[in-house]
Amino acid sequence: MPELPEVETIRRQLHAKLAGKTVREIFIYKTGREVPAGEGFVKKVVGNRLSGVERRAKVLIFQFENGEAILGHLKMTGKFLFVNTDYIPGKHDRILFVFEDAIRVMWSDIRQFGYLKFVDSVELTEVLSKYGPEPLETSIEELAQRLMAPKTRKIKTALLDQATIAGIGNIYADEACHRAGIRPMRKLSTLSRDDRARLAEEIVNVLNESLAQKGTSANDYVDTDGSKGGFLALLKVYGRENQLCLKCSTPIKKIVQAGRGTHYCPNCQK
DNA sequence: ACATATTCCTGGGGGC
DNA sequence: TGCCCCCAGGAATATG
Repeated sequence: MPELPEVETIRRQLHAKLAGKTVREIFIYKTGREVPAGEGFVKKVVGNRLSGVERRAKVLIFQFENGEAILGHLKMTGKFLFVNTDYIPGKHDRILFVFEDAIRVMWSDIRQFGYLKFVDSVELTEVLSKYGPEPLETSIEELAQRLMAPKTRKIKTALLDQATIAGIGNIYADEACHRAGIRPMRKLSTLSRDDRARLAEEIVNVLNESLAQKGTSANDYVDTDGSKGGFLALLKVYGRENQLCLKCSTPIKKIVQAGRGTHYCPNCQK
């Protein structure tokens, strides 16, 4: 499940190779739901020069110098992979971008929840305006403030809401709550000032630590070279149902909340 | 103003 | 070996 650390890892790798490069050719192998089809997309993109690859929340922004952009959302199984000229497209490969200097990037997606979307500068601003603050570019105080309202919401629901704080998904919501010693099903209104500050701090900590490991490969996530992230082994609750809590040796519980598997320690998370 | 359910989709794992 | 069923879930949407 690509969340902020995974998407940022991919962004950095894409940016390093693609900044300043012009799109020369596009090969579409498979179109479908939420995937741009046909000549319109190709015409708009080919010949356009990328100023760089940026990120907002879990959205990758292939920013062109003229203000236009391609938005890319990986959802669960989307991948951007650098490939060689002899690469043979597989059944899940969808769109190949060929840049100058023969740099080739494949957009691939098993489950087809992800999307690429071409936008002009106006649409770009509109789409990006709906996201809350970036946790790694915002003070703990302000993040803690975001966890105040609306008070009647459940903590996990608020953490998953991209308009409250951007970039957190199921894995890091559970992990941040465990680190902070807070049950994810509690209401925001029950959090003390200290609780909010601690939770905000642990959100930042877990995202930074995962980023340092190039993310978590719990299921399908790989970076642009097809390599897995190293943070899976460092998870404390996610995917550890019935295994012992690493703080207090109590078995980790898993429930369904907000439609997601939610993992927590019934002893050390209050 | 909050909740939950449904929808999209495929591969992988458990049960038999 | 091979079914069948369930599960993983981001986020938009519908409904309570």
